[in-house]
Amino acid sequence: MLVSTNVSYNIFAKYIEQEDIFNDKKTLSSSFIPQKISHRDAELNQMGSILAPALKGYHPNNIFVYGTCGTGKTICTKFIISHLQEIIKQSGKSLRSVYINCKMKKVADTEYRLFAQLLKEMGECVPDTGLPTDVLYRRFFERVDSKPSTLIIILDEIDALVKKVGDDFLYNLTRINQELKRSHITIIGITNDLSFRDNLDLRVKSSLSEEEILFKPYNAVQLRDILMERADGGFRPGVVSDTVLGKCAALAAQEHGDARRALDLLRVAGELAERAGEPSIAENHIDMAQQKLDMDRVTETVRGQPSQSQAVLYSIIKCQEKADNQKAWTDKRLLTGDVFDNYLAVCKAGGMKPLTQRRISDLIGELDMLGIITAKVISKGRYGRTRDISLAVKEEPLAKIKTLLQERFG
DNA sequence: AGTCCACAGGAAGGGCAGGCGA
DNA sequence: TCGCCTGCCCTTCCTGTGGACT
Repeated sequence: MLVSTNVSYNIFAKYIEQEDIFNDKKTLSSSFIPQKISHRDAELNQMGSILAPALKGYHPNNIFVYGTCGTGKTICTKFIISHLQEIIKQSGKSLRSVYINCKMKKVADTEYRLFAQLLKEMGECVPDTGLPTDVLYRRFFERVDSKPSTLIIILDEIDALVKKVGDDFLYNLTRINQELKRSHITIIGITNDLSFRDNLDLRVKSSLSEEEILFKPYNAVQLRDILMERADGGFRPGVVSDTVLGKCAALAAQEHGDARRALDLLRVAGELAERAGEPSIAENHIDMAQQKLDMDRVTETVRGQPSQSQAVLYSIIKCQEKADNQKAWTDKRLLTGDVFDNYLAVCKAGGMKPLTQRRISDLIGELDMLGIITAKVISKGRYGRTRDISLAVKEEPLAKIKTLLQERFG
């Protein structure tokens, strides 16, 4: 007992004595909403002007917000809604808002779950399955119309939901709006897909009557400004140098001006510096943070996959190794057939019941969507049409994934 | 120009688990 | 308890595809 106390003391002693380099860590989180949002004045003004009719109790138009990852779409939307709510509250009127991330599995990836989630966010108790969808529609309608107000529904990653369940729910939401007597609904759809609107049904497009706002990627200078503001609140003075901020900004600017990535880099670099007992962040901490972020993203994604997907990925890794080692293998391309044959062997060795080739084809597509592999449809002439498959992860995360999968199937 | 291959990918439906209401 | 509803994962069946080969 005494020994264990001594060990605990030895382990944690240096951390107790060590000076904290963070001031307020949540400031460095990408979900933190700051008092001021830099380099997005035009977009905020545009959004504000579209939503302004809500101040007088009128129905604002629906909005579609476009832009690549980390361009500030979500944060600006939340920022403007919270300000609008504050002003409306002062005037004694009511404005409700619901934020839903449609990409979250088991949250809003089906029409049923979307309406269940909307009702839950509005304080209703709804089971995860079991009720007919039209019952949910009716409950939602009654809830919205229970008191005179404006309801703003923010659907983040709306393209993911439309891709999965179609655009009927958008049409239904606009139809509900026409039947409401005391309230109205405004939809704000946020998407990375610039061609999202083009793929909507004509009937949906005309019923939406929406306005569009485009968020352009940040450049390195703008990212540096954003990081500087966040670092001011997030770290103690003297912890972050201009060089470090510049490097973070430059790396994130290479990744399509992704502010989320820039913040993650800075935060993780801070954590690594703190763990190493350093009083400030050095450039090598940024490099290490970049590696760690890549590694964590990939391994966590793989870990979260169902076992059949993992088996397919393991088969791809094995096939790739075989292709790399065999000199006689002149065409080093991995095809769906090769992967499926290897997958059958993996299943046999692991005592798993194999799925059909049709299903494996879908799983390969899903792994491609996750960015773990790339699978391009090619035609080999009279030798058929197939997919050219290759691994899309770097060496270090790949080694970690391989170890992980070997423990499971090896 | 027609044939052929090895799939891709859409559609339909089966089986299962789970919730609700009578 | 039972019937009805849902989502999810999967199979089966089918048509379509694009470029090498004949």
